[in-house]
Amino acid sequence: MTSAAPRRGRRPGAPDTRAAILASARELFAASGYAGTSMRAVAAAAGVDAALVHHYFGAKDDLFLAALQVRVDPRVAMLPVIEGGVDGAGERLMRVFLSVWDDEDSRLPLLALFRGIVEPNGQQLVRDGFVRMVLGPVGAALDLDQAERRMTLVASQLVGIVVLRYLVLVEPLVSMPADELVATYAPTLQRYLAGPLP
Amino acid sequence: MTSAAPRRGRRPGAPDTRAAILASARELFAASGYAGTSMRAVAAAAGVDAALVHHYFGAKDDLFLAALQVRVDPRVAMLPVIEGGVDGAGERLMRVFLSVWDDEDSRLPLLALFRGIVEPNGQQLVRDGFVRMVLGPVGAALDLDQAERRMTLVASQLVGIVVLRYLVLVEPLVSMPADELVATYAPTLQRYLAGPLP
DNA sequence: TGCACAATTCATCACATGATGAAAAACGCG
DNA sequence: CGCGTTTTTCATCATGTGATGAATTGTGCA
Repeated sequence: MTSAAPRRGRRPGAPDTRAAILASARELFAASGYAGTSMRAVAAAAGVDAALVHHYFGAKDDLFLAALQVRVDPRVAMLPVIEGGVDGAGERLMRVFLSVWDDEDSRLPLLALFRGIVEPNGQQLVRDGFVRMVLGPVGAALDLDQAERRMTLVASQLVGIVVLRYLVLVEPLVSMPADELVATYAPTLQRYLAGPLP
Repeated sequence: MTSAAPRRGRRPGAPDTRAAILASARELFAASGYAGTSMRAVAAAAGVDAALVHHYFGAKDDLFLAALQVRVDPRVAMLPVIEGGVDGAGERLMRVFLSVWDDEDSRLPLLALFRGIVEPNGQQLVRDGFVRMVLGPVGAALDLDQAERRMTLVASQLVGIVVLRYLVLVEPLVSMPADELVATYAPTLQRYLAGPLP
């Protein structure tokens, strides 16, 4: 009988192996972070030899960057928040936030990004990146006083929700429907955006 | 001339090497998490051979557990929060929270713990531990309706502050004095504790 | 002084990881 | 069919890791 060992060389059919690898990478980076995800684990999850991952994506950093690519442009997503003016901005911001994070296509890259931020050696990415890139423009467009400070307060609430609801999966936060979350958190965000500051 | 190589064997004097190792471990675990901290790095930071770390603390898990030990008993620390009743509980909770996290002796173990939670393979620790162990009793003692839900909301705000102020070090949150933080966040906490829920 | 014991270091193992280069297999085009 | 190209795997290297056991040196007690 012929050998039962896995045959080498090109696999038949036309499987989009590159996409499969990228999907596995997204899942693993989102679940275990950069350091906690090995190239071999990604390859195994995609049912593929480890060298193939390098072949398609190069070094581990490149794969991580590729896994981070998300089709959401913050400036576009934030438009509805900005357009309505300050009134009700907290509620609209909460709605956009939830719609992005509850969509699995964007959640995985965002989780991977967040893990990259919380892990060592990635901190400057959010410190100067996240707040300034996505929340900063909102604050400026809404023409707030002390925009940076107010946006940091907003971030402090949203980041907490990310950790509990999407990262650590704490009940009852995971099961709360979007409307309830909006009703709960919109007043907080609104106060940070436009309320009095000490 | 005699050899300049470091002499082996016991070092003179009576340096508390064990404490030095533990201190280095606390710092590194707090800064880089469990997986991101190697036994060799701890040893190097303490100016000691790697085997000595094993000699004193055994396996890496044991060292991590030792680094997590903190002298703050949640039930004791939370007493002043509970005693005053619901009125002003948000402000008192915020004060206790800041006093614990602004104290370096407790911050390092807490940061290490938090990193252990956010890292993979440690999630059940906070999922059933933190909320139930430190915030749960507060909710019960304050005799709130829907205590679990309210305490999770409180946690979602506090966790966000931990990430931004103590982990990622985002300005202007790092530089804000405690009084200003209390004035800013106490109303939010108070609303989560005793305000209307949707 | 001598001796047991603790503190410290060295040498090493087994293993996982990131990475590279070459070989093999399937496909497509002429 | 034959040949080049792409896809896939194998074999391998250098490195860092956690861990262990033996060897060495200092301290304190009898």
